[in-house]
Amino acid sequence: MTAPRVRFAPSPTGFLHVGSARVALFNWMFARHHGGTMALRIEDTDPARSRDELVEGIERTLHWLALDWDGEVVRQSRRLHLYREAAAQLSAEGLTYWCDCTRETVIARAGTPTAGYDGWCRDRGLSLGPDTALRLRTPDEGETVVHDVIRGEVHFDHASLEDFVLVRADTTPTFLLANAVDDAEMGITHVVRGEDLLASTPKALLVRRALGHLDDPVFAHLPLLVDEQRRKLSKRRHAVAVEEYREKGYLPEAMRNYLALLGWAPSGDREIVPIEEMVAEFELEAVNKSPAFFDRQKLDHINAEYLRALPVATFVRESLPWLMDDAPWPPENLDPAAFEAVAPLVQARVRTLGEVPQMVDFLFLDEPNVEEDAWEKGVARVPAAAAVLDDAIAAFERCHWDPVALHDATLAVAEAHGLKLAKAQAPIRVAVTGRTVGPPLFESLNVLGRERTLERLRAARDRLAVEPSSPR
RNA sequence: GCCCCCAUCGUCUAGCGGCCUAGGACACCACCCUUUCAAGGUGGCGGCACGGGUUCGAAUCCCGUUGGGGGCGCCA
Repeated sequence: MTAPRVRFAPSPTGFLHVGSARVALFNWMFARHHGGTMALRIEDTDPARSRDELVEGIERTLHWLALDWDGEVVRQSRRLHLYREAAAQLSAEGLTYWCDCTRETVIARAGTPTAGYDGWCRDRGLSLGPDTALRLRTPDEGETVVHDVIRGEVHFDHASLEDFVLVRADTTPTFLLANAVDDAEMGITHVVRGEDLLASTPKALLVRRALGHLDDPVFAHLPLLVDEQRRKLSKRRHAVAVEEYREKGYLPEAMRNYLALLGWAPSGDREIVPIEEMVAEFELEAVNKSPAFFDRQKLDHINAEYLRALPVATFVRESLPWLMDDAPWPPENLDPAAFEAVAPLVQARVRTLGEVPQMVDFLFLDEPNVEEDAWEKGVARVPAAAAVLDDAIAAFERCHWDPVALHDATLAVAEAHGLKLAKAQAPIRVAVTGRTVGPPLFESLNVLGRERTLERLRAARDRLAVEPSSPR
């Protein structure tokens, strides 16, 4: 195959949709695999969508995912003259006609809002006017065949294609015109996009051929990403902005890896695979036909795997933003050295970087944020809690301050009360960290320090004196 | 209403006529490990939508049924 040229062509909506990100990824992997190029084209022919800030979000997110493109970003809003020329050519050849039907009159005639245009103005001989749109006169007979490497040959009877609009009454081109013109003009060899565009493909082909481009590109319509109800992922109903996942602490490598698994699979029983290996193996022919559910739990799992694979120093560096911005403690309380000390323990326990603060908040909060459920479960309902706390305070006042000594001291307290170590550490953990779960206790206490630990144990003891244990 | 696509465990997938007693992963359950929670280990649960063909042989090929989805805009 000669070097293929593909394009990722999103319409600007303000952010990059996970579905779009996957389309970009598949285009990118295909181009890189074959030593081809990928263009980034912004489909902003609709004036309402051609604002710069809507485009910046897309570029930023692609950069974050490390999906690079070749050449300058192509903006359809800057190429309107090309579409105007194309429309003029088609019009001059008598392949189009002007139409002044409104959406309302079309619906009124059809009796349903989704029956397609009925060709009302085909032979009315209208000319360009303030309220006229230009429509393509589609063939009445024959068919258009779309060659799709994923789906095979898809046939569309021309009789079922309505005369669609190429140029709006406000003189701006529609997607169907601009898309066909650009794919031809930019030398696109492979069109890789979502399956929702399959039905519009014969229309694009009709425009393209009418313009004199008789070499069809190869198509590949990727299966859609769907929700648990198996409906197409939508902006309205779901968290679909890639940026949102970034903010929650997902790594770009993990997101990219997960997205690649939706509709495709690397060889062997492998799922966590470096991007270079994916690129080396990727083939459009191997992409699945059926829709894929975007599964947050699986994404979480893959993200956790990537997080654990990070060198500790990298994990620390990546975690910092989550510890500094919007953290629940005063900024000046953050002690990087303290975090570094527990980082390896935290790293093995989080699925996203967004979960890091809650794992270490006890180190930086002036007083632990004691969750009520945790107090109930770990202290209030434990009959020996008061005694355990008293003994722990006594033991911690004098023992060596290191994890092993703390472990031994706590074990001695547990045994004195006939408790397992796990049971005895519960009241201590809740008193000191406010939670029933978290990093290993003795390492946590070690980093927290003797004074603060004792302070918190005494505070819990005082509270217990006022609210005695009440086992149920 | 019309056009089109799809169909392997709950989910993502492997499978491209015999290697399938259908493999892996997530989720779930149990046990082990254990300093809570994770991680890790072991095991378990669970699937070729249905009906016809074709073939010595079908998850794999063909047809139909059913089910699900997408599209039919002067959005893209």
